[in-house]
Amino acid sequence: MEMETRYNPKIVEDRWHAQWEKNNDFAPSGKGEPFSVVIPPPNVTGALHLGHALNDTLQDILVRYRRKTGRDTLWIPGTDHAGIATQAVVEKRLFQDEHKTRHDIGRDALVERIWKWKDEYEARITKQLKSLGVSCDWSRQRFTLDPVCAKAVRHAFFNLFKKGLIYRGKRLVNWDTKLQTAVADDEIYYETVKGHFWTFKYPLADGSGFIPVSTTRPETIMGDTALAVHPNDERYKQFIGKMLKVPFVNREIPVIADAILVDMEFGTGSVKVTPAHDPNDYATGLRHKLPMINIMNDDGSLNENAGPFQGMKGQAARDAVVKGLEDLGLLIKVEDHEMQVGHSDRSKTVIEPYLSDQWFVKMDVLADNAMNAVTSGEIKIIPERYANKYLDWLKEKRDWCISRQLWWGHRIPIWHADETTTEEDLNKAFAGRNDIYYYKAQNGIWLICSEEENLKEDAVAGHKIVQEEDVLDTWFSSGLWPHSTMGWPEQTDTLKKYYPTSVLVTSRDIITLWVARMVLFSQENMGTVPFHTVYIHPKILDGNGMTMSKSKGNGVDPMDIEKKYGTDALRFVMASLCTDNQDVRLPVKKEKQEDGSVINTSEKFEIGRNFSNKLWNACRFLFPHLEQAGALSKDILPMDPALFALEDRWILSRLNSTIQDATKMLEEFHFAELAGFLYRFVWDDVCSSYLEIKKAVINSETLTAEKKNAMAILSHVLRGVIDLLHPVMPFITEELNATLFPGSERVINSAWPKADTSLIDAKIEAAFNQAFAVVESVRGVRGRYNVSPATKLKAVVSVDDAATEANVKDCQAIITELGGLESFSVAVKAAKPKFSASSVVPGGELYIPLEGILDPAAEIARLEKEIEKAKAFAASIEKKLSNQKFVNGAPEAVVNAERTKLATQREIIAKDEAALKDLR
RNA sequence: GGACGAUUAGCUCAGCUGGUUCAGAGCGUCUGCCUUACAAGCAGAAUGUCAGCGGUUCGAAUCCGUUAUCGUCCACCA
Repeated sequence: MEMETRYNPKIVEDRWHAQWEKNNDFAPSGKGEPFSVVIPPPNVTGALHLGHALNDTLQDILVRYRRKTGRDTLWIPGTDHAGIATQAVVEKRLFQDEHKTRHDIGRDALVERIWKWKDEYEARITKQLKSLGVSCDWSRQRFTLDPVCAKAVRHAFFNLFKKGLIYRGKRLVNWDTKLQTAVADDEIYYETVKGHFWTFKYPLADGSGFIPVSTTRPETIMGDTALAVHPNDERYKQFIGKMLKVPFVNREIPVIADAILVDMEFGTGSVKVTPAHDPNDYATGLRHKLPMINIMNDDGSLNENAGPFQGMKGQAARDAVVKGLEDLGLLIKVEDHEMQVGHSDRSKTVIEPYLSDQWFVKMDVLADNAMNAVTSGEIKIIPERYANKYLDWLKEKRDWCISRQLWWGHRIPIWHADETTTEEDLNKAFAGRNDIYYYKAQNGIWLICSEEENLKEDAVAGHKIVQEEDVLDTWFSSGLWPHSTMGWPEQTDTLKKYYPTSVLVTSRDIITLWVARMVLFSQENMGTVPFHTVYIHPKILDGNGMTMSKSKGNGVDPMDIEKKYGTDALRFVMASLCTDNQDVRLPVKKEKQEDGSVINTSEKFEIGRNFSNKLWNACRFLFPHLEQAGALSKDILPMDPALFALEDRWILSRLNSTIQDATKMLEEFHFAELAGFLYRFVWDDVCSSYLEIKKAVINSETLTAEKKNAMAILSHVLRGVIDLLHPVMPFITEELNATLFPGSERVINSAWPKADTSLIDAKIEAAFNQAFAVVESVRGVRGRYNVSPATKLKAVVSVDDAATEANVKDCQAIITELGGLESFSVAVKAAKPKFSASSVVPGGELYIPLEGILDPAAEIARLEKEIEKAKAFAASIEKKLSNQKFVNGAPEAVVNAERTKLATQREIIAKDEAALKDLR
């Protein structure tokens, strides 16, 4: 068998996708302590982007790691119906393709179309996730709108309703006049809009004068129910309590005093109060028990309360009102004014504050509990700083508006009885039903909440009941995700075993919207928190610090990267980007593909590809030698410690340190450091150092005892590397394992390595590093004189004492092999050969004869430069040491370290000066 | 306006409890190599007022204050 000269991800990935699936490796083993994770469900709005790739790679790293440590691992996948976002996309498509609105085709037809969209995108998302190699248990895939989740939603709603934690009320909401639904605060973005500031006269009802008032929204005048002034404002004090007449509609409204709403210094110091169309005015209305007059229809046009302006909309209405004020002689002035205007994220239209009937969840107690979970430490948020965000948001305890006037979502399980329905009717109809609960609303109408999905219109004899049209906010169902995915409210085996989940991995922008909701719902429904650890990972931005998005055209498709660099490469780079930072920049560039298409990619991913290839080639190099040694087997070739050379002990020390480090980094969610440790171990320690040192031994044609032992050591090291790297790079590790150790257990299931700390030896690592310093000096000479690596050099090391001589002799193989030497000698105070280049090394000096090549002038220049540098360094240390405060104040070890440093610099100076003398 | 974060090599980022990991890594640049695993590679080299200012300290990239710039979130602008 021959291994290919380059790692070919495509073939390998296909093979292992199939193998894992065939062997059902992603399902829980049923053995060991449970470890469970629920995926943050991607929206079915569109395809996955790089942020998802990061999120899911990190989860998979954790899941694969835990699986290998013997935990009974379950990762539940799924997608989110993403109410408004998805409906908006489909409506937009409908309009583009057929010039129809949802009202043209009706609720059922629209919902049907959205399901089609969902099926398409869910399939695409699933394909992307699988392609990424994430080890979710696909047999348990959920969708927030599927029957299992729907049942959980109805049950949760029912319980909250019964407890009085859900209520219906008139509230000012953010109204999207295009989509004709309430939207959440976080679905709004603000844009600076150039507008005007109109000042006009508000006439007193008794005709005795007027009060000047300014507004940016004159069209709301007809909804005014008061005019507010500051109680301490001398200009207006006299008017407080008097009545004003609203222009156009001739209603009388009072002048009220309100210190909260009014800033005396601003504008005219008076504010018209329109409680039904402005949040601050709304609050003022509540404080003063003012009437709230809605002057708007669902589509944003003015209604019958707007008098002569009924039917007008937006700018036209505004212009007409201004014109009207002018005609009445009430307009005083118009100024330009810039303001921040809320726009709907989904429809891009201006948001209208709008008074309407909505459903709410009472937050006070729920929020308290959710805060306690974090303040008590029951839930740990990593990095810690994000806990503040969570707590600050919950602290406000704002009731949660859960109704949306959409068609795509969980329909609110409430039925409205007709006016003539009585309690007796309901008692009779629902006798003995504990899945039905009803109560009488303020308006005298009975509201029936049912866990049963399809309550019939005639369920109450002689009356008609009608289901609520509204659907629930998306976050209502995603808030149930950790337990709904496990089958709650049924007490399933899954729920009993795998709930609560072990860790939640998500990004910071949904800490409040999602994480907080899951916590409070879980506490309410399950009596416990949904997870004990929340890990917040950074957000990926492009090279200019902009968030990636389709509209900006700077998004990177994970599948493009997988195709170009390999999935393991993508995953490795995702992990190495994942520092403690809140944002990570990824410079993006456009690249034309062979088929003519243009993709967004990034050079950053080359690191991952190159790393895969490096590992691949190291194994390819060793393959025939392992075969010769009989190590190509699931059975372990035993090592003989009696034959260990320094480099053997060194690589085993490094391996075990790396096991220790990698394990720690995984436990602490330090993914970038994990990737760094593994990269350096494989590339620097194994490939650049160990393999190069052992090259002569490895390449020997006969299987010497030394070679056999090296193969035993290397197969041990490679097994370690394969296991350690598997969570990050699952495909290549499985492939290498199957190639090098045929018949052995798949890496996905093999045990996570345990560090043998007795093999970690700082002394050996120090000795090795000293040898390496000599090697670097030899290479430095080579570089200076452009001596080809093919040219073998002679080297002489002169050491200061016998002890150093012994140490250097121990490292002879290392120095000879890595330095590319044909001969090497070491002696105390060895003589410098003629025409030698020299280098100071720890404890001595290195001489390399270069007759015919040596350029004395260049050597002199180099030495002078080195001396100068050493002198400057020495001077700074001397200064430090002559400072009595430092010598007395600093710990002795620090002072001694400085003295050693000084001695080293002085030695370098002395040796270089001697070498200089020799050359002149 | 409030909260949080960032500012270190041309780029992307490490640098945790002040002192040998203290000024680092990868990419890029420059020099030389098709050395029998890897040119997706190997060996060298260059590159920094650690954003500015002030303070604490024997000693500051690191701690404190402050200024500037950038980012994110929250609140708000009649």
